[in-house]
Amino acid sequence: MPTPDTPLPFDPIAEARRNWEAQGWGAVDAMAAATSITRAHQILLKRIDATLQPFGLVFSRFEALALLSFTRTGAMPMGRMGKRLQVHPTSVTNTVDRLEAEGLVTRTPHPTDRRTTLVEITPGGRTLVATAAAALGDVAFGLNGMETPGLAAITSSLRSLRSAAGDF
Amino acid sequence: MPTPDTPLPFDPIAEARRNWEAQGWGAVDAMAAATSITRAHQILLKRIDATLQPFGLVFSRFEALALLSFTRTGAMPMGRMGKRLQVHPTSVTNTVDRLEAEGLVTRTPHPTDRRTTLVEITPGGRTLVATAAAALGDVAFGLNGMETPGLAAITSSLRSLRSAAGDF
DNA sequence: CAAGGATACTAGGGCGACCGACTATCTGCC
DNA sequence: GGCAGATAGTCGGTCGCCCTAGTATCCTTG
Repeated sequence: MPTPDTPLPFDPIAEARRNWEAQGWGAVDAMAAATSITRAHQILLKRIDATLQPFGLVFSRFEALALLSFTRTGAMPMGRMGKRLQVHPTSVTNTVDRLEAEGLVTRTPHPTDRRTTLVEITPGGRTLVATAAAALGDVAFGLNGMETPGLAAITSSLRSLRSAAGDF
Repeated sequence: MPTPDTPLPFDPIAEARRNWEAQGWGAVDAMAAATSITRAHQILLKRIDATLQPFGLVFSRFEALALLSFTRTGAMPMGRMGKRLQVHPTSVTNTVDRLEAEGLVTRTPHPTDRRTTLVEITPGGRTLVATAAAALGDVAFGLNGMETPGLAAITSSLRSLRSAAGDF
């Protein structure tokens, strides 16, 4: 097995904290927080993508599909998607390319602005995203086993970071 | 500018939560937590890599270098690095390839086990990692502006997730 | 002391995200 | 009106990470 499934005999982040302090390197709390976020992201993404794999989706494509399904008309300009999903425009292009190849969305020209491209979710896309959402819900987005207070603590503790980064 | 620097007029995660609830899709708290982690990771990685860029490093390579600098001998088998950094063995190969090309580490055969390769940090690697660590400390790993309690809350709220994932 | 299985690393390929540069189009201002 | 600057999307390339598969080496077991 590639990545070990046998747990380490210690918390690697706590160990890093000790080493960091021993070296006299600063910002120990920030280091621990940043490393925790990195690792949590890695764990979650792996679980989420594994859950979505039977549907031919990955998290980023699922998010795009979900976003479209929330709109009144089922359509949205690409740039707007990028802003809402907070990813680079070229990532939107890539994501939409793949969704379109699967027949889950279509690209249509904007009626009045010839620069912008509207992305519209197809009926098949709607069906798939609902099924995939149920599957993700079943595994609690990879957070199975955590209770609501713990989940709220995560969301809450990261809100100020996102806010300070200018997200909203 | 590619990704917008003008903030959205609302918290996109709070908005997603509302939409999710309106659709009757479950696991709303987990969705919010998972999305928060994803976004936090994206913000941090961008800032950290920007800080490390003048040194020719990215976060993963910095982490590898720091890990080596913590050891008594300055050397460690590749597989051991992967376990400690919790990344795939092929990622270690890639990381070490680049560090070696920069002269920051060297590969040497293990004295008794001919399968394993020891990675050893060079004097130049030691100097660089110390400088880079100082730079990261200055910007608090991209978490500048957050106080210790907030940082501790992040680390603490993610610990059970990591533990449940079998990290330690 | 030979399998047979475990372990260590690497090669090749795929994916997502980013950046810089480019084209097309719109908009504001003189 | 016409031109400069802003905006929308895409193309090509880079990077990090993962997976599968493959080779080399060790170790256990009969």
